[in-house]
Amino acid sequence: MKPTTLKDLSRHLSLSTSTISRALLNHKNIHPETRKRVLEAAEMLGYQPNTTALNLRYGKSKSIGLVVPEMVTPFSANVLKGIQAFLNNIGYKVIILVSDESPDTERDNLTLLERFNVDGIILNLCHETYNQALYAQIMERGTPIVFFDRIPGNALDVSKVIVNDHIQASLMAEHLISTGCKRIVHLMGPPTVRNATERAAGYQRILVKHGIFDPELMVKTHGTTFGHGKEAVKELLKKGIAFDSIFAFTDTLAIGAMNYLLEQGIRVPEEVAICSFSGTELSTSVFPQLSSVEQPLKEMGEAAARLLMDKIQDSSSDSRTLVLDAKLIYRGSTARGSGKH
Amino acid sequence: MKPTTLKDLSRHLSLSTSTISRALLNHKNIHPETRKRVLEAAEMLGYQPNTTALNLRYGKSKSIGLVVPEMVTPFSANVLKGIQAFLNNIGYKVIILVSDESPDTERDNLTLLERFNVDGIILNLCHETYNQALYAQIMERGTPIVFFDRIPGNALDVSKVIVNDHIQASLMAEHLISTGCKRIVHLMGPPTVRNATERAAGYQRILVKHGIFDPELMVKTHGTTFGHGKEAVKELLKKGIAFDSIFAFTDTLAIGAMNYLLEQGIRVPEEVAICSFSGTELSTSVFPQLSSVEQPLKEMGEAAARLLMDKIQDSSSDSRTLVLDAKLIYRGSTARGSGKH
DNA sequence: TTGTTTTGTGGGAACGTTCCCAGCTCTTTG
DNA sequence: CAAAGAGCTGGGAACGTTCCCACAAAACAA
Repeated sequence: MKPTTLKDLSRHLSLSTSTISRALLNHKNIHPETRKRVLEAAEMLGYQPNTTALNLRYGKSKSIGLVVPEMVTPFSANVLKGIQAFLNNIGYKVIILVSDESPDTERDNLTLLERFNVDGIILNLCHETYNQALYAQIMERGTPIVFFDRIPGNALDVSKVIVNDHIQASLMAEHLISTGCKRIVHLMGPPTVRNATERAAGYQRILVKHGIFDPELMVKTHGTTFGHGKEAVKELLKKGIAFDSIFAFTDTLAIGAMNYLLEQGIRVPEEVAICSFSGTELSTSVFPQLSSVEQPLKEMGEAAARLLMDKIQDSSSDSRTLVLDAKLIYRGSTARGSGKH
Repeated sequence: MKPTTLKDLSRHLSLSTSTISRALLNHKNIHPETRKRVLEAAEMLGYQPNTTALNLRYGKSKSIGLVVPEMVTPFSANVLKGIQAFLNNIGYKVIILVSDESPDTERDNLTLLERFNVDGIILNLCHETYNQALYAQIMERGTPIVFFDRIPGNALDVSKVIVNDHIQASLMAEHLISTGCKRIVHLMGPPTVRNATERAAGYQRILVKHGIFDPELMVKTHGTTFGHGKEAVKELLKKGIAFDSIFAFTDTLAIGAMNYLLEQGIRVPEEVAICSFSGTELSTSVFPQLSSVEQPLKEMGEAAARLLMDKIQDSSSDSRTLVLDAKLIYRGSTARGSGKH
């Protein structure tokens, strides 16, 4: 029942463990005949190298942590896929922890990962500055961190992978305008995450350019749940602020907003067009389906994993920032007869 | 930069590693004064025990695997939370792998976990029988497996945690009938997963009891995605089979079906009421919100983790089956004036 | 032939812990 | 007052690997 070890093979073949090891690892200086015998015996006894022993020997845990703000959306699951596609192949395990949009929980998650002795961490943060000092400490202590999606301020010299939020947000605003929208709300999400301000900036630039920017339509939310989206729109309606479309920071905000509108009997997209920034299956799970900026989530994960491995293999290697291309997908939620003709 | 080890402390305090170890673990036979000195030095030098070394010593990897069929739904994420709530506290890491509803991928995932030397596996399977032999082999080789949600046939003596599918499905059918529904479709999901047949049986029992069972309304789907739900309903409409409500095996099937109906201009719940079996945030992310049987997912995870630890600590301990209580939640998708008055 | 290189093998330290055992000193006991 | 016990400490094996080193035998060079 106990798994076979090198020593078992050693006893069984009357060879030293050194020889066995060399044969198995296909090192030089091993007689072909001996090698064959060892391989056969290993096969027969079902020998599997003990990874824990290897980890101790090499001073690695062969595991990395992934810390994400939420998991009600399949966003993180898609990123995870990319990470695993790259890391599982080379024997790395990934341990995922969810912060529930709370910087304190994020803190707990990070210290837990440190206790787990992970070789590195991939992080999508909750709050741009709150835990910045902790990130620095962890890296100081020798565990590299790579960021994606929501990244920390420039003060921290780290590798990261993002999408071009500004441009994509601009393009989405242009799209709404091209369908005839004039009063475009932006649900911008909390200003404590960089992407929120980036996307808002893109939106604002285009609206200003078209001379239809109105600060009243730029609404900050405290979070990014369905509930936050709903509350924001409820507030707008209560205040009597007119709007003909909504561009939301995330799928969840957009959907929360949309469902409240539908509940109130307001038609989408006829009366209010809606779109968002994301890239998850959620945007196609509602009716009408959401137009959105789709991010290449799997590639994002893969890139982050690659950057992390660079740091793990050579801790003094330069930090790099990867900017991936997102693409706009137009769906039912913004499909109305073009406003211009 | 290198982390402090026992040996470092030993050198620093001119004490043997044995004594240091005893002091740290608070064993008997240690002088209070020595203990204090050791603790202080450990604190000062930032000593953290090396988990890999401990794992080697104790012959464990202190990690378990979680294999789930899908992650587009927050179902698995919720279960994961329960598992982690229990396991992270006692120093266990959990590695999650997704099978994408493919038994072959599930196979790969399981063998990967075995290579990772996990101490145990928690599994929500894709297909009731396909990998049954593999499960047996893995357990034979010493890695316990605990099942939840979708469980294997009775041939396998394993611990598992489920909900009372039959009863809950019956109650949901009764609910639909009480709102006046007479032509109730059941989207039953693939018959290769036990819950599908369980829930279908509950549904059928009630409809037969009320004399409104029609085999035409019992439709098997090949999978459980949005797409499968949509296709099933499309087919029903094409065949001209009349129905006034749908009870779906999962949120995803229900939503896929609902969105197609809405797309066709059919009103929900006025013309067709819809409900499902699940317990995820997905059911409240659509409009109208879905009535559904909500499973206690976090508790499910916690229970599975507990059962797994029992097996890990004593591999000969008896297998147990836990049946948890789900509860019905009525929402907009079935809210129409009661049919009886 | 003798010296040098190549080829193959075994011994054993090292990774960072725990824990058994031996041994020392000091107190208690009959 | 010797014997027994309690309190405390150190030595070192063990967990399962890899890999450096030493060494023997064979192959090659001169």
